Amino acid sequence: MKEQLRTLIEQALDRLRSAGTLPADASAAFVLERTKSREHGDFATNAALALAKPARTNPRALAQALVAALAPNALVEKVEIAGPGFINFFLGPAAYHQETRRVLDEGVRYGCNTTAAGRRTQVEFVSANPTGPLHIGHGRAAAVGDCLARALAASGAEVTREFYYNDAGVQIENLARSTQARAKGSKPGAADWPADAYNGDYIGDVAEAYLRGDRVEFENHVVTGAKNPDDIDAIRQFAVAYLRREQNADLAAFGVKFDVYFLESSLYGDGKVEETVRELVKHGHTYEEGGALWLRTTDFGDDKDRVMRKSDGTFTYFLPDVAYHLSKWQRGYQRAITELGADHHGSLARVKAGLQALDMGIPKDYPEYVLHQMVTVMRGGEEVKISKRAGSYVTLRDLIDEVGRDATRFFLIARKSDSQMVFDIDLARSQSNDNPVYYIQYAHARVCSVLRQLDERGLKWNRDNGLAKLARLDNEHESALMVEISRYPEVVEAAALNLEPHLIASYLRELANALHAYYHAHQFIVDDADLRDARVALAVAAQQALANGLDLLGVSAPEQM
RNA sequence: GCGCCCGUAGCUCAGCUGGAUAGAGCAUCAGCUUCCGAAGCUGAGGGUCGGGGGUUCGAAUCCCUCCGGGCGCGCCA
Repeated sequence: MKEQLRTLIEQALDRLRSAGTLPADASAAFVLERTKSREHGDFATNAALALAKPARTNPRALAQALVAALAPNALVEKVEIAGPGFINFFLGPAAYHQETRRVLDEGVRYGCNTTAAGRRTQVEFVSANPTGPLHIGHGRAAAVGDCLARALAASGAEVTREFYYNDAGVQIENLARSTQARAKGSKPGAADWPADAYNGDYIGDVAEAYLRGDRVEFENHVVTGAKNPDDIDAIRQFAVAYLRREQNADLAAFGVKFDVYFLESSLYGDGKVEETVRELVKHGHTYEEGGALWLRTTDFGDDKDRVMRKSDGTFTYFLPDVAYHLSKWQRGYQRAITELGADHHGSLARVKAGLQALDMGIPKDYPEYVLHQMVTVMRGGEEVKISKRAGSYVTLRDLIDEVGRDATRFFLIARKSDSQMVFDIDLARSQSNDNPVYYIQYAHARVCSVLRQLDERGLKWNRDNGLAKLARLDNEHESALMVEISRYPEVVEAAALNLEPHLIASYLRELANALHAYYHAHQFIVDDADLRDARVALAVAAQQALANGLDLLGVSAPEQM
């Protein structure tokens, strides 16, 4: 709908250019947007305001010329010039009838676009180390990353979801030692308890399972507890397997599936780390100092140079990170989007600097990134402190169990990811009207209910007749709902383009509101068959948009509540 | 100290690639069910968009500065 209008305007601008009203090189960066108020029509553009200067004329005059150059279009009922030179487009009912038909024709595909068509895109998110259960912050990462992936896929991208984890570093040693201490009967606080150990109760569970000889399956691996508390290698393997399995189960329960699990250790195994060092040295952005090998990241905007190989010969985390992102590029992802906590923001600048230093033609904005801010958890009116070492924190599993998958996902996705948010567990779990997810789901279920009613009354909805009789829908609520529905494709596109999945959540609330209001104002199931068919057609279109939008959020669209 | 993010109604948050009277939910108050599900609808009150400058025809939005909060700034990950 919007695209058609935009094309119309572009064509008119071309005419003005060839007529000499506009200079041939006048750039056409103008905005076409939905109006806030219907008094200003359906869409407005600032094209005349934006192009007045290069045209060396005043905006109102240019607006008039532009309007005069517009080709007649069946969808546009009226065009007005307003204020300093806005051009307001009033669409006729036919435009919305066409759109409503499109919704029913396209079904689950309604709202898809091609703005990212054919681009091999990788979204990396969560990427938690296997040293403990996932907490609410990972939940936010999972919700944001997964919704982004869905929105990008709906925009035509070929999306791969990837989870990267460290399976070999210092923290894993720490995990192994913690588990071993537990297996030997020590506990946090005891004299022989390791200083930096993980104190959570789950370590005890891992140790017990190990001593029992439990069999753990995950990602095509099978690991069996060796029972021997002195075998640190076996303990390490088992603990990683155990926690990976738990994390995967939590993510599955959250409705998130990954295509690729990438192990940091593989970067050493296949020589990628060495290759990265070699390339960096070769391109001359490194130097040795104090026995360490440094990368001159300051050449690429970092505020200080970074050590890549420590004087003891081991690598800092920074180098495998670069090697990992290099592998993304080499695996053919034209776009890589990294979703991570804002506390890791600094590492991104380094990774990007590292990629540039490789001098391999990797774009400067590779990878793109989306940051999420911290989540404060409230329970019983008090903040729940998150501390992995202390072992007291709200796990993602707790939330899914207490709050439900749908509400948890919705809450975590509904806020812009780069603002901090408060997650009030009591509020989220309340099955009341405080809870926006139910409001939206209810709107969907409500249409299902109408369809059931139709059936119970022995009335058949004639889809084609309904679409043919859309002209019968002429009240305010009906036109408002048609407008809301027609916005859906624009919202999907904006969410994918700006990497802002929360837009979908806000939109769905507005769509649900339009549906609820309509439902209350008018009876859908009326005796007049034409009117009934038409109203049900509109309701079903709304249902489809709701279902499609909820699907992008990974939230279910129930047929009844 | 430096960098990034944030500061919008009592509370939780949208709006931010500049646009027309600043929005929603909750909370408060007042209404709405002989009727397809009231997990709903309608209405009211509530704002120096943290403060101050600047750019512009136009600023919640861009720039500067100050205040207040968060997170980073290791030969830790």
